[in-house]
Amino acid sequence: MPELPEVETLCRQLQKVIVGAEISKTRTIDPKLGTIKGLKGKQVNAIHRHGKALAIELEGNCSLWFHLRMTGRLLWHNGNGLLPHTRLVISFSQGRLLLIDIRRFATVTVRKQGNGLPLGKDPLVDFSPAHLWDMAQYSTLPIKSFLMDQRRIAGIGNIYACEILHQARMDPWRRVKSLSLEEWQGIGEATRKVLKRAIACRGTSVSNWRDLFGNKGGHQEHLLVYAREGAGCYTCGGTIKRQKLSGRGTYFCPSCQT
DNA sequence: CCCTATGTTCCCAA
DNA sequence: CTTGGGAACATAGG
Repeated sequence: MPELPEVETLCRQLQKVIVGAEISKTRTIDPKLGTIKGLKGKQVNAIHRHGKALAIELEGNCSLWFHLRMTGRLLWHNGNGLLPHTRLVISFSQGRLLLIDIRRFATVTVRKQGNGLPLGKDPLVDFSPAHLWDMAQYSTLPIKSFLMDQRRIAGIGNIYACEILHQARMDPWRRVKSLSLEEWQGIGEATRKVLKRAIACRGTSVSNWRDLFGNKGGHQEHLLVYAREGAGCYTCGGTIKRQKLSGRGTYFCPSCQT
């Protein structure tokens, strides 16, 4: 599930733990990840995030990009032995970084610096209502699908799309072409509010999300609509519904999201 | 046992 | 170029 707030949580925690450290060994356990080599002896210069993608920047203009997809986790581990579903181990002198992934969708890529990822703007860096209004004129998509399109905006997934649209009191099926500039400004404010609150809580642990140290996040206690089907809406008292939109479970309040 | 669900994205067809 | 549907995979629950 890791969406922007969860990846940001990992990014901040990794900065404290491995920046300045040197990779002593890597071990790829799941061959599906491909070949990961040439990292031994390299020092970690920085950790970056773009949308849901996370990069460990190494010396020599080299970076290691992770995408955790559905069930990928990064865990800082001091003990020996492997936990179930461990797919990759990166060893440092003071501990080991484990990539754990039940469903094996996560990807790891070694990249030489240069061409960036084919992603839209990160909404915490730049959420320009005017630019989004402009892009929306050429799209037939419903707002929820538009927010989740990573080439347009990078980092919003199913949980936070539902939460943002409730915060903005907008119907997830509303066509983006019909949104006014003011409505885009409202979406921008709701996006920042929801994502920042989730980051402050270190993510949403509705399922198996854990942070770098194996701890649950706290944002599941603050969810407005996600996973609340049949419960009462905090905004208007209506009943939260769940319906499919482009194949994804979509939680919303039909009485106050219009 | 079978069917559906799950936080994501890629690939392909229309 | 854009969009919708199925696939990639593992596990849980009805």
